[in-house]
This record gives sequence, structure tokens and C-alpha cells, in this order.
Amino acid sequence: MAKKILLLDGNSLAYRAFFALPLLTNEQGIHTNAVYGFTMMLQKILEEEQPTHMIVAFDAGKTTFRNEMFGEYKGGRQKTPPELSEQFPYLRKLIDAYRIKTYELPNYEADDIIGTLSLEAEKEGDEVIVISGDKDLTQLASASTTVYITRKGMTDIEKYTVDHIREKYNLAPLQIIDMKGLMGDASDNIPGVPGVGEKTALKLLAAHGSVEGVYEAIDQQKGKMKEKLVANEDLAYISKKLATIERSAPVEVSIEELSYPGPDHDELVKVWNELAFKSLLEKLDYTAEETTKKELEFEVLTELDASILEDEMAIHLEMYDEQYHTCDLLGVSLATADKTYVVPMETITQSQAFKEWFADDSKKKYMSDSKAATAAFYRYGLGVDGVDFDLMLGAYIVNPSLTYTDLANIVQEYGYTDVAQNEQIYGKGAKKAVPEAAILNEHMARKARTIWEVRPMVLKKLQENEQFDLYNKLELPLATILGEMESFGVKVDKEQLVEMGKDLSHKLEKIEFDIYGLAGERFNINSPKQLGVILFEKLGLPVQKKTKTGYSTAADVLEKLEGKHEVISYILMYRQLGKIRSTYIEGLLKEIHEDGKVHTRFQQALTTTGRLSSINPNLQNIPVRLEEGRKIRKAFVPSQPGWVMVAADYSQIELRVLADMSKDESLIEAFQNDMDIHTKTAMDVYGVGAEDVTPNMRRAAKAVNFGIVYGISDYGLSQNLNITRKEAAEFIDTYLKSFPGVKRYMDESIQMAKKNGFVTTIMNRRRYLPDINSSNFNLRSFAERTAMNTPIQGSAADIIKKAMIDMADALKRENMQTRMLLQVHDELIFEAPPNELEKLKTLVPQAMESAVTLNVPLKVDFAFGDTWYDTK
DNA sequence: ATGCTCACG
DNA sequence: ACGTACGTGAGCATC
Repeated sequence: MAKKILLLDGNSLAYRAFFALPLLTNEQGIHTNAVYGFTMMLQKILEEEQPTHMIVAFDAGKTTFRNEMFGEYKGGRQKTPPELSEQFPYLRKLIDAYRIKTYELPNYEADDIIGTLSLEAEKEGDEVIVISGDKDLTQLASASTTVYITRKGMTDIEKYTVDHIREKYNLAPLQIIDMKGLMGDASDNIPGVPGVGEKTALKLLAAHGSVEGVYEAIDQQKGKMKEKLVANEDLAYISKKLATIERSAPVEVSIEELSYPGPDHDELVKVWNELAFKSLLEKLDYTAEETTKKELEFEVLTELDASILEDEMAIHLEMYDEQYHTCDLLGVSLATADKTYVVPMETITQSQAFKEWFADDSKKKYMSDSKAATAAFYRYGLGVDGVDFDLMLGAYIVNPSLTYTDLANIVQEYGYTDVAQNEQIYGKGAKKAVPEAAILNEHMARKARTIWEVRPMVLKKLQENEQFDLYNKLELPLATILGEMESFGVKVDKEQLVEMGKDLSHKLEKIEFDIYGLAGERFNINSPKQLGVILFEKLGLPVQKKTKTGYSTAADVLEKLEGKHEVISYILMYRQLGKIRSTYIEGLLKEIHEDGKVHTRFQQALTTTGRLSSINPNLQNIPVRLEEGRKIRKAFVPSQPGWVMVAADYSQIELRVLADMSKDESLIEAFQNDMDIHTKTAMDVYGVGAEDVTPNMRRAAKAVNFGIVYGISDYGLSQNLNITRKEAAEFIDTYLKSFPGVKRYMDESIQMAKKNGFVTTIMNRRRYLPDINSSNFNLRSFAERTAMNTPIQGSAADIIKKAMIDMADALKRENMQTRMLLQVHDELIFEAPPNELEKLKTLVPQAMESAVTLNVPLKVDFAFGDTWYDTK
């Protein structure tokens, strides 16, 4: 049978992948990008080529026979970055799991092993594919051998056949060696003829065929070129020799031994888990089927009485998708130390015993994403109390940088693999469906079991990290509160939105017409690509900034062009109004439920800083800055006639947190005296009195304050203020001299991250920053800014979460009808009956301001009105 | 599916 | 020299 042999250049591919991909890490902070790139490439090749035989060749050591020929060979090379060296053991493990042979030979490079084996295979008449990141290997191309060279991604591959090399360089494969002989190779420190590059080398070879040919006809050269060639004849020959792959190296494996049996799936899954290759694990269907799960016995109950329901139980509600406010509920599973049950939905809803148990505070429920379950049960009139454990929230507190979408993925972090991913049970896309009862029941049973089994591991981790209180006193009670807020929803005035939509459509139509007139043609204004062509090619406006796919047409770019062509301001207006119509009119209308309300979902285990996020719809980014957009807020109204909307927001909470954490005297003083912080900053930075701060000075100071919170960089500030980087750098310098405590805080945050690998908030929320010691400037800088920003943003998130719990308690304690509706990072939105308004005016600010005690006061602004728009 | 753009804090 | 402000979600165009 004809063989198909794959010969891989291990070192070269690892290097390529390392530099092509961003520095990923697994949870232990081990870098994985080279192994990942290699894996992606391998997966693709295996699928496309279906090889019968494979080998990965590695370089054996530092020196080879080439160094004896030319001492400086590969000299001047930077030593392998530690981030890459640490990956080689994992790469070996991975290749072993694929059951691919590896080979290395002292004194020889991987190239020579591949060259030797490919020659052997050619003699046998076998098909060969050589894979490398190094174009030197293309000299091996022949009628039966193709050389694949990876391009910038890892899965993007250029295939060098004899014909392709002819087309590309007008050379035969062996002439690649002559090309290197003439032009050299900087990366291998092959000298070549100084002054001869690719263009010249190709010209010479087109005329004379080889290095030898060039020198035989040396008299045809003249001037400088001749001088260079004559003076460096020796270098040319030695370079050619260095570039020649040895094809009769003493390789002691035979092609027969390279036969490829396919991967060891269990091993592969193990290695991928260790490397945290989530997307790969998810992609492969066989992860579920082929990893053997422990047997699980469970009982399906068609009747549910109190005898089953114990004092402590894991309970899981199975739902058809993430939209728990509307989706089908498929059943409930329960687990104790030694029993597992599955209960159909009808049985649950008909069981009085369950209803009582579920609402009983003394019966401990262990759940995962308890908010989803409680919000869904709420639709059936089932109220919950006694949620004692939430696996998803616990795991999120342990490490907020991971993704918490599927229970299977969460528990995988704790080495637990006995539960399938939802996608494997239901399928995805158009194929998604509820499977037969046996499969569904087992899936549900396994989830309850999982929660029970993994709970102690999560609790242990929380204790070790001293994060139990954060989890138990903050996130867990908050989940219930958020669930109630979501379930209650926010009333939206549909007619109001529809009217605004009509008005906008008229305006947009006019602007669209004007734009076509000014541009001289019709085009899709929403397409950055088409717009770019009109502005920068047809109208010849100066290009300010490019994106990787073309011209940037972002608002800041267009604003710089505003004086240059009349069409620009129309485009900006079109964008502004178009956004309002598509996202906030049409988008929002689609999200209104039958009760006339929107029911957002607050994602509580998503952000890396501890903030919430809001989806379907996102109610945390409703327009406010510009009046046209702000009008959208008129459609957010109380759910009962005569009631009012109430908004209470923290004033400068992040800078107050910074004052507290940095202990900066000037900052503390400013807040203790309730000064305008941006004016105060301007006073200190410019060294002037309050009366002498101009609006421009205040604006600049405000930008710096933002920058400080974000983890300042001169470039970022320069962009924001439209000044040069140098000016920005000086500005920052002056700021940090005026606020030495802030400077100290910045430095200490980075030191903390370098030393411990993570930073923390005031309530001991953690964020790991594995890139903080990276040799890659970008990654390291990003980690440093994150080290400065996360404690600030995260502590502010901690504080408002605490305020929400206190606020919910207060409303209950005071027996009030006022409902908390939304949280928008530093503000809380309520609806209230008018008779409770007076009380709220003191209650809300009081609760929010006393959520924590800092060394500066917290300040809350309170407002109310008939709609959200009017709370100003 | 991915990139660009833009809405919020 | 490197190339970015921190954290999000949604709609649209384009592949």
C-alpha cells in the first residue's frame, strides 16, 4: 500500500508558533502558545492529509557538524526565551499522546533527519510531506515530496511543490541552496555575499544557474557587483555548504517504524486539560464518549414526598438554554452523599413537599448558578431560601479569569470529568435538540452529583485563599438579590420607543440622501470598507489611522477630518442616530416580554475585575452622554402608575478607592473636604489656586485622573487629550510628583503582582496576572496596567455589591414597596411609590455610603423623576 | 466566526 | 523599539 509520510521539523514549528501567537497560559501560569499553535497545525494537517506514517524531528543540541565548518554558524542567536523553553516538555508529551514518533541525532539538525528520511522515502516511491516554518527545507521538494511552510497563523500553510518554487522564484528546488549561498540567511548567521539580497541572488541564478556558474562566468559581472562577488567567493561557497541539508545522515530509524496509529484519545484529553486547551476539548465530540466516566446509579422519581428531601442536598435545575427567563425547564436532579435522583418537571411543580422544602431556610441547597435556577423557578411560583452553596460563584471567586459557561468546564478545573458538556448532550446550532429521556436523565443526575462532589474542593480553595467571606457574605446573597431584580424586570414604554424610531428613521433618510449627494454616489454608509474607499480614495481625504483590514473610520478619526469635507459631519450624525435606532430602539423592542418589561440577565461570574455585566438586553450601556441618545431613557418607566424612578450614584467612587488604598495625603484631603477632584488635581499639577484653574486645565486633569484609574500610559493619555506623547509623559510625571502616594501605590501594585502572581481588592477578590513577568513588552505592560486598575475597579465593584445587599435588607426590614431594578457599576436604579420617596432620600444614600468604611467618605447623589431620563 | 464601531461605567 | 489607556455587550458587514 502506498504510504503517505509526514516529516515535521519540531524546533522550527515550535519557534514559529511561539512568535506567531500571543502568550497564552494555563492556570499554573505555564505558557502554552507554542504547544497550542503546534496542536492547531497538527489537527489541521492530520485531518487534511490522513498520513500513514509520521515523525517529528528535533535538533539534538547546540552544536552540529556545521559549526565545525563555520564557527559562527547560528551564532549571535538570542537564547531561547524561557517562555518557550518551558513548553518543550509539554510539546513532547503532546506528541506522545498523538502517538507520533520523535527523533533527534547528536551533531545533526532536524533538517538533516528530515532530508535523509525524505530521500529514503523517495527511493521507495512514497509520498512525502515535509512541514516546517523554515523555508530552507523547500530545497527538498521533488516530484513526490511537497514542503509545507507555515505562514503567520499556524494553520495557514504555503505548499512548495517543484512547480510552486518555479513560479515563485524561477528556481529548481536544489537552487534554493545556491540562493542561500549568495544571499545568506541572517537567522542562521549564514553570511552569503555581503550586499547580495534576494533580488540580486535570483537575477544571478536566472543567468548562471548556480553559485559555481556565477563564478565561472564572473567576467560577465562588472563594477561594484563584480568586486563584491570576487572578494567573497569563499563566503559564497561556505554559505552554500551550510545551507545544504545533509541527506545521508546516520539516521537509525526506518520508514516502517514511523507508522502512525492515530492518537491515544484519553492521553490527548489529559494533556489538553493540563494545557487548558478548552476550545479543542469542546470541539472534539469524542471527549465525552471516549473518556470513561464512573458509573452512576440514580433513581427517576415520578412522585416526590418529604421522605426524599433531606437537610442538605445538591440540587440542579436543567434548562434548555442560557435564557433562563423564558427557556424550557427540563427537570430537576438531587444528590446527597449516597443517593442521586432525577425528577421530571411535572412532578416538581405538583409536589407540595418540594415547594415547602425549597422555601425552607433550614434546608441547605447546594447549587451551581443558583440565580438562574431561582429566576426560572420563580416563573412557577416557587420561591427559594437556604441556598448554602453555589459552585459557579465559588469557582469564579477562586479564579475570575476563567470562563464559566458550562458546569463540565467549571469542574474540570478541579479535576472532575464525570459530567458531560451541554453541547454534547443537546448538539448545537440547527441540530440542537432534547435527547431521549435516558440520556437526558443521566446528564441531569451527573450534574447534581458533580455539585455534591466538587463542593468540598471549592470550599477548601476559598478557605485557603481567605476568600470565604467574599464568596459567602457577598456573592452568594447577591445572587438571590440579582435573581429577584431580573425576574421583576423593568417596564419599558413600547409606544414611546416606536415613536422615537419613526422620527429617527425620517432623520436618517434625509441624512443618507445628503451623504449620497456629497459623496457623489450611493453606498453602504454602515460598511467601514465602502466608507473608507469613498473618504480616502474618492474624496482624497488624508488617512489618519489604519486598522489591520483597511482604513479606520472610527469617530475620533472622522472628527479630525471634520473641517476638511462637508460630508464628515453628516456621517458622524448618521452613525450616532443609526446606533440609537438599531441598538436601542429596534434591539430593545425585541427584548420586551409579554409583561411589557425587559428582563436583563446580570452575569455574575464573568468579568475579571468583579463587576457585573448585563445581557439580553444590556441595560448597563443605555445612552446618557448625548441628548439624542439620552432620550431613550424616557422609555424606561415605573411599572405602576404614579410611581417614580429613582437613581443613586456614587460620586468618584474609583478615585475615592484609590485615595483609600494609596493613602495619598493630597487625595485624601481633597475628598475629606468634598472638593471637585478634577479641579483639585489641576490645582496641584499646575500649581495654581482654585480660581486660576481654566476649563482646559480641568479637562486635562480629568483625563489624567481617568488615566490613573486605568493604569496610566503616556501614549493612552496623549491619544485621549490629542497631545504628543512627550507632553503626556511630562504631564504624568508632574502628576505623580504632586501625588506621591499614588506613585507608591502604582509601584507596589506591580510589585505585588510580580511577587505573588496576583493582585487583590479590599474584599480580597483576586486576579491572577501570569504575564506580569513576561519578556514580551506588550503583554507585560498590559499586565502592569491591569495590576494598577483591577484593585481599583474591583474594590469599587465590591463596595456597590455590599451596598446592594444592605439596600435589599433595608427595604425588607422597613417593609417597603420600593424595588431595586438595576445596577450600573456605580449607580443603583429603583422604582418607588411616591409615599416612600422621602424615606428613600435618606435611606438609599445612607445605605450606600456606609457599605464600607474607607479613610475618605463615600458620597452618593440621589435623583428621581417620572422616567429614568428624569432622574437627573 | 471575526473585525469594526460605538454605547456605558 | 515595542504599541495601549481599564472593564463590558450589541449590531452590522464581511468572510
